[in-house]
Amino acid sequence: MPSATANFEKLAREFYARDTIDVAIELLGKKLVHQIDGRFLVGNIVEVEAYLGPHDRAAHSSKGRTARTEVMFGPPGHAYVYLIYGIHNCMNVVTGPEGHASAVLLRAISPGKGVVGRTQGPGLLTRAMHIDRTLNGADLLSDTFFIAREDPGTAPHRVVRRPRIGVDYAGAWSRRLLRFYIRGNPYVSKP
DNA sequence: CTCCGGATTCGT
DNA sequence: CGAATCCGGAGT
Repeated sequence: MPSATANFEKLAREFYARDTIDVAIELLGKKLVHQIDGRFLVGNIVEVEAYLGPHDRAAHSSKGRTARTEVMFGPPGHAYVYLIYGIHNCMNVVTGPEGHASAVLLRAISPGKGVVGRTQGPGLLTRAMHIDRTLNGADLLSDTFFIAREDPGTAPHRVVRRPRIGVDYAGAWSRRLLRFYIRGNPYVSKP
């Protein structure tokens, strides 16, 4: 049974400690919540990508266990936040059993409570949610940064599967259908 | 130490 | 299509 924080039904550790593709698909529709300066920012997850572990050539953990990738090798339910192109932050959720080094990249949200600005893309998502590298390694079972269940009665959605974006260097792995998004949602980055 | 390129975004 | 802008990881 999930714990409640300010009416949010926070996802439990066990949710994250499962098969990465299952977690990725089930994250669609969930609420990303960040409490900052006493105010809640909420975004509804509409697009994600799965990174399956060191054998996945597109995953950062395929470079081995380094200072940067350490969080990916840690326990599930923690945030892996890194800087890309010197400008943008990207947020992942660590999945699977500890040491599996798999994660789900959050690529887009639809804006909810308190969220201002564009959110369709991993860098735009983190900016709108005020997520940066100070949150790298943060436990998503905290009371200020977590993911929660969708509201009861939320309409069901269809899931679209596509190749991941921006990983052409990964050979055959770049063609795997590991990007998932909610069909027809206007906040998906590249429909 | 230097060098290269990136799970992106924006402006031309 | 190229610039922005910084740092991790690899090579010398």
